Amino acid sequence: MLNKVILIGRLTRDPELRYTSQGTAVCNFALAVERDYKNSNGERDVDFIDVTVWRKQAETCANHLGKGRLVAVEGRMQIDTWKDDNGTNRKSPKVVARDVSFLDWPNDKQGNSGNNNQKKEEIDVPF
Amino acid sequence: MLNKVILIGRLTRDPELRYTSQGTAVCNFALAVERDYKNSNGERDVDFIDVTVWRKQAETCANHLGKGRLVAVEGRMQIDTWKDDNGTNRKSPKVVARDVSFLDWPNDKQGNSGNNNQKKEEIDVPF
Amino acid sequence: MLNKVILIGRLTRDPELRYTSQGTAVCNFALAVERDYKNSNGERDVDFIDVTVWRKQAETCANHLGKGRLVAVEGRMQIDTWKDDNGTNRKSPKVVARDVSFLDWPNDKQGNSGNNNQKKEEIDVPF
Amino acid sequence: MLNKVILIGRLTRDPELRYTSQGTAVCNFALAVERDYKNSNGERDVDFIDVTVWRKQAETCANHLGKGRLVAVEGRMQIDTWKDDNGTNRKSPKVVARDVSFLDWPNDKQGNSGNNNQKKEEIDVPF
DNA sequence: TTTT
DNA sequence: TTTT
Repeated sequence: MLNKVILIGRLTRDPELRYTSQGTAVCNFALAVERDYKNSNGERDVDFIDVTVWRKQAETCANHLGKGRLVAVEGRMQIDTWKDDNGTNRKSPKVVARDVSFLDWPNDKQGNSGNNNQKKEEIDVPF
Repeated sequence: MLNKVILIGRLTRDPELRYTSQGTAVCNFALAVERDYKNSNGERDVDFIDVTVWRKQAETCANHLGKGRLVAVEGRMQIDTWKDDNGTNRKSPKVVARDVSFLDWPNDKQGNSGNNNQKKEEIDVPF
Repeated sequence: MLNKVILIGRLTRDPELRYTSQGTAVCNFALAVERDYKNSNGERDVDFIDVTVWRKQAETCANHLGKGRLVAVEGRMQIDTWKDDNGTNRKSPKVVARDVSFLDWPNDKQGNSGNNNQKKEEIDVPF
Repeated sequence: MLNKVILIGRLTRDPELRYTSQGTAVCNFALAVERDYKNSNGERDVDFIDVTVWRKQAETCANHLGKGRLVAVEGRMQIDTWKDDNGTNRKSPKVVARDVSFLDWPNDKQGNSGNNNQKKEEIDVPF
């Protein structure tokens, strides 16, 4: 009924852009997310989390992001499961993003990966 | 730098309580989280997500929750990775919970799984 | 760059539905959100938070919600400010909802307030 | 039952540190949070939101943050209400922070405002 | 102004 | 497989 994930981290590599057979854009990248607290070795553990972005935002991410960039991702947690060739159950966890915000961008380019026009009606509403 | 997950769903089975060799309580259960939107077959897809709760909250969950109960979980996404006997990389995703709220509880028992005393100082602060 | 609010609480009264002069539906209600921890009097403090929902979801909320109902709201925090007749600055805080989920609904009606069709393309994507 | 706010924004001024009569540290600052989408004038609206941090994190914020710094805040929405001298009801909304992460910090100082030792037990747990 |  |  609610499945919400918010991550802030850095891209571990350049994003990959692909298209489905129906022509829908999909962008994949992985985020390195440092834990807030140091472990018993005095180091910060890091979670590496795969992220998938669809459609227009996929193209925006592919065009503007690169390895090492700092982003905030809002989305939902999804765990794809399948049986591999050995017949063992495998899990492929990822975050399917609804919004990606660029956090270390020069000021005049600042923004998110969304369509600037799609929420226009809401903004105009005087109520 | 931020890794935040919020889930609302129902337990797929009774929670399991274990203790580490140091005596720390740990409770595991899985949540069924329905998607908001129906798929092309007119059904709601369901995400099944493993949840781990530590210490005092682990015991509270084990004592009060059961299969089918509705809860809200706040925590972080963690993906444990290891090589299995075939030498293939395996992933074990879960949510490590910081708070669990019971949502379908009779009124006089309502609350979360935390220690009711631990935040007392904050509440008393007159500022 | 990110402004995200997630509330779970009960409606303090029936929702009110209005329309802007352009015909856009807007629904207002207030939520009672109990704190997880008891205060020094042994009671749970309650936050009362106004919520605004726009468009199609506004009508769904108005049609299906009522006083006392349990919902989850995802949205953003907005603080409208203005000068009143005495010339003093006044603040009107609220949550502008992006999604409202009904949590205490009979199972066959379960769901959220959104348009079940609008995300169809994403669901069909085979990637 | 759940009241969760996550903000990413920049401090509009230097943080202020105070102490309650019991000696508890409390730090106040305001965040400017840009909306993702431009309004009908082609500008990005900005939400200005007051933030309060308590105890050890208050001192860390006061010591390390300043006007213009980029932070992520996780906390809860709180609306204090009172009657002013004219007898009118006034509202004072803010976010009471549970965690503050510094996002534009040189690498060797990176981290959050929390106590690095307080979660040590969890990290050591071998389970 | 406030919900179970 | 991993970022600063």
